[in-house]
Amino acid sequence: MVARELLGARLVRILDGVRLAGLILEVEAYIGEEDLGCHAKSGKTRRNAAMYGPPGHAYVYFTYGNHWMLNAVTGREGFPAAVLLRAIDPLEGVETMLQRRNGRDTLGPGKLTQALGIDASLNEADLCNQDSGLWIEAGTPGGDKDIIISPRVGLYTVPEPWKSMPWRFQMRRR
DNA sequence: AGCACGATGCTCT
DNA sequence: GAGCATCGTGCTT
Repeated sequence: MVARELLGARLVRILDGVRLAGLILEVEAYIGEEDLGCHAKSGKTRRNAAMYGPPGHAYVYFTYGNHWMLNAVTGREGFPAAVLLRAIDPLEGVETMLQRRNGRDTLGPGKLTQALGIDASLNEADLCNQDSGLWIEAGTPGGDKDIIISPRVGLYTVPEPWKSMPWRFQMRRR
């Protein structure tokens, strides 16, 4: 599954000419209109349109009045599927990220977007192209043994079996 | 046009 | 550990 491969990869962001990067530690998979936890559950809308686009691009959306979420689109064009990036371990530009986070950590989907300065302007950005200012580089292949698998977080009103699908993947921090 | 609520984070107890 | 901030989106009238 693509989600696992993203664990250990390096998320890179150029913000105001400064290179920021973090090791991807935690992700969640959202797959198709069948998946009632997925934003595409009721078809294509203006918000989730990016998920229907070509894979390798970003799907960025806003929630809870003040948080941006970053996803990597993984499904073939026309099939809505994405991986939510939930946590990173700062590697480059650590000071800048700390400052943007007010000294707090980057372990959380809304936290990492704040640290990296990610918002709607990066929706549909090409994550395989550095020109976008946001991309993903291959990381060190992590051993499968250190990966924690569990149900996705925050799906309070989502019916089973989707609510309990073990599509959350975490890597132990070094 | 109105309304309920969310793939969360922060603060205070 | 519980409560609230805060607003865009999608669904209902």
